[in-house]
Amino acid sequence: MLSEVERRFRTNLLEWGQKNRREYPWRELNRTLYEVFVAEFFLTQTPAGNVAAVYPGFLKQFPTLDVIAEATEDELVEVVEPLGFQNMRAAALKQIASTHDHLPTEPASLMALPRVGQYVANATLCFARGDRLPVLDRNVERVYRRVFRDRWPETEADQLTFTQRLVPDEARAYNLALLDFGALVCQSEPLCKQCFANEYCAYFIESESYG
DNA sequence: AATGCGGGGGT
DNA sequence: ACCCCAGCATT
Repeated sequence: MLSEVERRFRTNLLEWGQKNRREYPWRELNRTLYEVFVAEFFLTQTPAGNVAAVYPGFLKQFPTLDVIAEATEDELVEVVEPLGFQNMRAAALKQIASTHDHLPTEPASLMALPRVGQYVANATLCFARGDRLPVLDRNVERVYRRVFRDRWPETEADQLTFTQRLVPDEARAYNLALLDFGALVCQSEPLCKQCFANEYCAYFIESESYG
């Protein structure tokens, strides 16, 4: 059961996303699970522009997991270096490729891979396959905390449950819009004047009442 | 749930 | 040099 505000937010966000979605190579249609995974794996703690710079070259040199399995860790480090965290990332990718022919499609199985947590697992499956999973990073958390304030739970498990209810069948469009909205509008310094939610967002209403 | 970690980015 | 930080790992 969604509240009135929850339904409005979801609808408004989807509409906003249609016009404001950012284009990235890893968001192109028909990307494989592996291709989306590589992007999300790189995007943690790394600006999208940096990832965009190395992404095509990486996929060209390492088009599949078994190519990674055949490569040396140094070769991986070399390509991934501009992103930072190159040693950790190369080691994790090498370990994943040496134990898997293909990536699992269950969130828990993905999370069992080294350096793969809740965010990367859910984002990968949602964006590659449209799975109806909650995608929750710090930006998204900030958005929800502002809009829903009191109803936004404290513990991570409850936050995932809360978010899960809001994700519609168009999960991919919704979660992509959510990430872009957090990056473009509901930033640390939010642009409330241009925000579609400023009639019901708890944060904006409070800021208004304090003038 | 709390803490630690490796390391990028900004000041 | 310093502090802040996101996401994952570990306890």
